[in-house]
Parts: sequence; C-alpha cells; structure tokens
Amino acid sequence: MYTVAYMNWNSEVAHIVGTVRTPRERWIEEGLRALADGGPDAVRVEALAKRIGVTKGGFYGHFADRDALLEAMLDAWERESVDEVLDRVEREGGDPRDKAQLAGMLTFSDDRLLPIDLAVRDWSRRDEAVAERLRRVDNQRMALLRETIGTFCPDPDEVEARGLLAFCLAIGAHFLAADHGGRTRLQVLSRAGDLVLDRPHGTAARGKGGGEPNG
Amino acid sequence: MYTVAYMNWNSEVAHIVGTVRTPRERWIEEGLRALADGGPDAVRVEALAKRIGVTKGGFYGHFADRDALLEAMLDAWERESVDEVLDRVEREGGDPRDKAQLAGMLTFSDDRLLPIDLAVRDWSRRDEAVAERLRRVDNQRMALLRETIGTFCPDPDEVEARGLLAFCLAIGAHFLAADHGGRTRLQVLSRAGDLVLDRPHGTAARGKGGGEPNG
DNA sequence: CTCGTTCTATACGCAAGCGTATACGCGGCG
DNA sequence: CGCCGCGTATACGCTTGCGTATAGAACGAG
Repeated sequence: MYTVAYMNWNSEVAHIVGTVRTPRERWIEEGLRALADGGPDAVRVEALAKRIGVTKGGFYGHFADRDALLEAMLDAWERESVDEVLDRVEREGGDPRDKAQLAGMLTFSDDRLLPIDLAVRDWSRRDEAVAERLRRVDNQRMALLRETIGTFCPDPDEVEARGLLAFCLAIGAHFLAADHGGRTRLQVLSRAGDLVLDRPHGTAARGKGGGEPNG
Repeated sequence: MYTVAYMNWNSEVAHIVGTVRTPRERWIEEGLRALADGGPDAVRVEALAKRIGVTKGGFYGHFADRDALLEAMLDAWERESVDEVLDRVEREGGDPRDKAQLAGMLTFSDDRLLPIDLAVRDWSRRDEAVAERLRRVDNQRMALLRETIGTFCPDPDEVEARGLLAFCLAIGAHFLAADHGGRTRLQVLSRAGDLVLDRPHGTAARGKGGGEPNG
C-alpha cells in the first residue's frame, strides 16, 4: 500500500509540481545559496547545475532564462523572509521588547536567511526592482518594530527613531569590521540593544545576542 | 582628486612619475567608480578602458593583471578614507558630539567615498584580504567615535555600545529600504542620532546628512 | 632631425557563460 | 509492448573578458 501511495504521489503531484528529477525549487534553492555566497553575479546556470550534479539541460524547462531564475529566487526569499519570520515572532514573542529583539535577531542570526538578506541589500543598491522588494520586506519588519517599541515609548517620532536604530544595529553590525578592545561583538551588541530599547543593562531575556556576557 | 588636469601635467613631472598619457591613477580612479557602481565584478579592464576613452593596451604597463588593479584600488581607498576623512574631522570638528556626528556623516555623505565604502563592505564578506583592510579603516573610525563619545559618557562599555550604535546607524541606513510614514529618512536619522549621542532633540549643530560645518 | 621611451591600437588565443538544438533515457499510460 | 513527456546530456554558436604580442604614434632628449 505504501508503494501505491508513493506512486500516487508521483503521478498525481508530479505533473502539478512540474518535475520530479530536479524540481524547480531545487534550482531556486541553489541559486539563493550562490547569491548568498557570491552575490547576484555568482548565480550562474552552469555553476548551479554542476553543484546540483546535472548539466544545465533541464534548466530551461523551468525558467525562460537566467533572469527568470533571479525573479523566482527573489519571490521565494521575499515570501520566506516575511511570512516565516513574522509568523515565528508572533508565535514565540513574549515581552514586547524581547519580541522586538527577537524580530531583529531572528532573520539576522539565521544561518541561511542572513547571508541572503545581506546579499539582497547590496544587490538592491544597483537594481531598482530588487530595491522595491526589499522595501516591502523592510517595511513589514519596521512595522513590527514600531508596534513593539510603541508599547513602552509614547512619542511616535522617537518610536520611529528607535526602530530605525534597532534595524540599523541588526543590519549594520554585519557590515562592520571594527574590533571592540577585548569585548565581544555580541557583548557590545547586547549593550547597544539595551540602549535602543531603553532598558537597564542586563535586563534582556535570553534572546540570541541577549544575556549578560559576564566576562 | 587625481583627475585635476593631468593634461597639462606633461613635461616636468612626466619622467618622474613615468606616464603622461593615461596615468596609473586614472585607472584606479575609474576602477573605484566601477566598484562603487557595480561591485568588484564590475571592475573590468576593457570596460574601464572604454570609459577612459582608450583601449586596454596601456593597462598592462601599469598593472600586472586585474588583481593588481584591485589591490591598488584598495590601497587608494584605504588611504583616502582614513587620512583624508580623519584629517578633515580633526580640522573642522567643533563640539565633541558634533565631531562624532561629523565623523560618521563625512564619509557617509560623501558622494564619492560613500558608494565605494558600501561596495567594499559587501566585498569584504567574500574576501578575507578586503575584510582585513576594512577592519583597519573601521577601527580608526571607531577609535574616533570612542574618543568623542568618551567626553560625555564615563562608562567605557556604554561608550563602546554607543559607538557601535552610531557606526551601525551611519552604515545601516544606507542598506535599509524601509519607509517612515511621512517622515524623511533624514529626520528619523537625526532623531536617532540624538538618542545615540544622548542629547536632547534638536540640539544638533547642523542637520544630519551632508550638513557638515561648511567653513 | 633622430632616437628611445611610453602609451596606444589591433589582433590573437583562451576560457567562461548564456541560450538553442538535438538525441537519449526513463517512467507513466494506453 | 510501444508511444509519449519530460528531464538530461552533449554539442554548437555567440558574446564577453583576460592576458599577450606586435606595430605604430607621440613626445622629450640629445
């Protein structure tokens, strides 16, 4: 019976999804990995094929051309970034401030999404369409920050400023190469987060970069 | 800048520097422009030549290969970033907080240096040698921030946190695509700067973003 | 004026990468 | 079984880009 079920999956779902051998999603996934590793220019059809273990033969059955893949990659990223992360924050968030911190630290400590996010940011500086997508994503994250920060900060202008600060902190830290004289980046980051969220030092719940370093 | 009239440069200096027609610096300059516009992958010998108005013929008289140009570009950028900016801040800086603000807003509102800086940051994520250079530059800027913030903030850990915050704000803002509901990015940025530097709203010497003391 | 240095133009070989065309293989279906 | 669909492999033409070779032009020096 299992065999039947499997074969049903094959026949029924196969033509819906489109392919069984190397699904369209596989190309997108590998494309995003290449994007994360080397930027948009590193997304090369033949290179992806080699990584997957096939030739580019079947690629053009899924995508009209390389640009179509890039579009699909951005679609996937945008959906994954917004839906998944926001959902997860909504589910797991506790104290509003920790929730805000979680919002930032979630995307920005995810080993998979983070490098993609950073690559997209740089990419968006040169491609208006990418910038537009990033704007949609960032606006949603910013909305979350506004909401959570608004719970303890009455002035809307200050809320916005703190939101920007938190966001810039989460992003900028990954584009920064400075040392901190003995301190860990995480330690300084934690302290900075306390400042942004206007909470006494060491009050953060166990987030990702939270907690007291003690060292 | 280098471009200043290398045409009437000829007789005297020619045999000292070695070249008159298209100086080595010209290739570097154009390379940095290409880097700013399209990242390291956009620095192509033939493209630069076309932009300069020559063919690549003379290029290999100045540089062993493309990598040598990239090295030279980074040399130039590193020196220009550190020396020029720090000197200027030292000369023009007034109130320590404004000086700190100037430090960030100088590089990060310079139409020429800013895009190069951002491109180098992204580049450094994929090239360890570039990361090392960026570390040197960022450490110097961070030192300046420490110094100025330290004048009004006694706690070294907090100084470091505020410094990181300021730095991240200056950088991150350029990688951020979110809107601010009616407000200008500059407005929010200004308010955020006030928070970071722990000063009442509206006390800044000049508006942020290009508003350096223009004496 | 002639010479040598130095940049310039042009041509070449080579490799990577895109998109297309075509034949093969394998599984599903009549 | 034999056809068909779809993914795959392979080969091709085309473009871009690097680095080299070589001849010509510009300009200062003698």
